[in-house]
Amino acid sequence: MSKDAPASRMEKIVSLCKRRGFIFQSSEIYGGLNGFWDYGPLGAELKRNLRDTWWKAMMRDRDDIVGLDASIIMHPAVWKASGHVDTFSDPMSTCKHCKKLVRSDQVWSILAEQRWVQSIAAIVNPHDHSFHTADLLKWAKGKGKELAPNLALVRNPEVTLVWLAEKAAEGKGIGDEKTFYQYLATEQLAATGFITPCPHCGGELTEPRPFNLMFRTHHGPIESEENICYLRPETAQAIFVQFKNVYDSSRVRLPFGIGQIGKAFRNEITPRNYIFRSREFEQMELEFFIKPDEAIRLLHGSVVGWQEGVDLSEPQPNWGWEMWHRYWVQQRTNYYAHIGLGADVLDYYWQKPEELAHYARATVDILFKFPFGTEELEGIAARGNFDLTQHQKHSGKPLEVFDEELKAACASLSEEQKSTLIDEAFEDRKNPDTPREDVAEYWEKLFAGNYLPHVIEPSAGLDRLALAILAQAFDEETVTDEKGKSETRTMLRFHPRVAPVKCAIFPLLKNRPELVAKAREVVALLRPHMNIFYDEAGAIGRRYRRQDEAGTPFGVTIDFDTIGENGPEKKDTVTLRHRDSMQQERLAISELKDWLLDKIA
RNA sequence: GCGGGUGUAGUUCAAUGGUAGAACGCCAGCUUCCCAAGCUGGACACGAGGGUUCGAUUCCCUUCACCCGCUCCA
Repeated sequence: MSKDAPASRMEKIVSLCKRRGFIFQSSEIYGGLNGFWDYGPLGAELKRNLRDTWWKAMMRDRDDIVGLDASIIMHPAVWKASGHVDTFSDPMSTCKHCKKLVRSDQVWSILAEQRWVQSIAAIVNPHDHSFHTADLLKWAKGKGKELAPNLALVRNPEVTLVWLAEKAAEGKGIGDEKTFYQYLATEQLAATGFITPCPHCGGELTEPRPFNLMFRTHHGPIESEENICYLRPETAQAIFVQFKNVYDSSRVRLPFGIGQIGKAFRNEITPRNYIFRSREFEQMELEFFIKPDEAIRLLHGSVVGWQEGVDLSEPQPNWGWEMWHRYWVQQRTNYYAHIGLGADVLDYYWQKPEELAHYARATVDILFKFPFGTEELEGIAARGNFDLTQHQKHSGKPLEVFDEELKAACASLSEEQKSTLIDEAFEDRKNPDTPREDVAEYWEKLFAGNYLPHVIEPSAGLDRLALAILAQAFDEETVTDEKGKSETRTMLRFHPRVAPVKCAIFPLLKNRPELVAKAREVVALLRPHMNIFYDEAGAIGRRYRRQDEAGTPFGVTIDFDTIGENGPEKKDTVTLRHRDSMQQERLAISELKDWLLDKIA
């Protein structure tokens, strides 16, 4: 934080959040704890409102999604099956030359993407480019790449070349840089004794050190290797693990979703940007299970895929995964608009095919324009049946659903037709190593009505959403009074739906018992229906401004008109003051409740 | 984890090798007929630990937290 520069927007937000009791540092009196935050009274209300809007939009307003509230600590095997035990312990190296931190498992893909030409030259021969490089240059030229010799830090260039040649002869990876380099990244490479160069400068890297992103603990009082368990790094896995129980107990049928809101924990290397990336955070995740496209085709003869301009408002039985994926992007966009995050503050990032995680078919990030940059608010991934497949395999428990309709639809297929379908599927297989028996087995199950659902996963961060709402709501304006004195009015322009306090009630003066009594009556009238705040301290203007900072959208003032002192016609009416415009209007007390409820519904 | 920067009331800032001031905010009372008015009174700070020193908020070391970069991504 610079002392000279004026406070940035972000600094102002942080300061306001502390001043008004939205967000505090965890354990602050002990100096705080990196990566952990507490929500104060207003923050707790805000977060609760956000949580409720999600739950309502996803569960209550629909009949095809059910809820789950799973434990944070689960069987450690869950995290082996999901891949987290492996992928969440990223070995990292630091470059001794440029000091940059590099994920060891990503070095080679970074090399491939950014510097592959130079790197490959470095691998082949650091000292003598004349012999091996010539072959390599030729080889590369055949692939349309001009190689240039560069820095090298390799012990056994000869082996590399042989190995490269061997891979090349097998046809593996050729013509596809990424695949090729993924081969390079395997243990085989390590076995040949190469030193991996820094992908940024070619310098020497330190030994990889493990960075385990999962919080570890033990179940049971005795700490041993046998009872290690983890705090969940995401809520999603519980949904997959409990998929069958939910399916068998809730009378839900595909397509349907299971939603969950809950805490997750990650030992982030560097928690940053206030509550944007913390070590303990709350997720709102939906797993929406759909029939695989193959089943759709068997049932409906064809699969509807996405194309520009198609109507996504009403789900159709013959939608393929692509349509469902787009559908959820739209649903989630509608949700954000509903709580005040419109198109002007959101952005989308469609991950490129080469960026996708191994399990994902497509991923869209919904981004918000935070003061510190445009960053992810929610990821919507089409995960195929990866997760259920993994859990079925690791647990040994069948997680398939039985689709009676599909079985019936397939009953009329002749053996010949079935065989043709299998042949086609075999031709289309993604992995060339898949044997025909596996394809046939899958399809035979399909014909019998059994399959693993595929899934679309909209996964949002609640804390991030709270920060986005705060950042979007934060506003300052210059107000000039009658005497020409101008000052800054700071406010949070929350949508009434998410505002922590919906309405503040003020007696115009606190030394007039009639005003105070009437104000308390109005409080009693409204309190059962919404979160309200009563304030009688100080001048009325001050009280308005206080509520501006708390983001309270409406203020109600009980004045002398209200108590009938200025004649009967205005009796039992109040001043209703709008936070955003500072405009006032006159409203009867009897109308107040419904007027407010309408605004926050 | 590495590199750079920063730590004084709630906030924004002062000052000082002899234990700290202000403004705004906050609390109480008075006052006040609609936008941080006024009067009176009040509470609240040197991030933590160690060292040097007669004496440390000030100098040194360590640590913690925050900000920026590497990294990560709900």
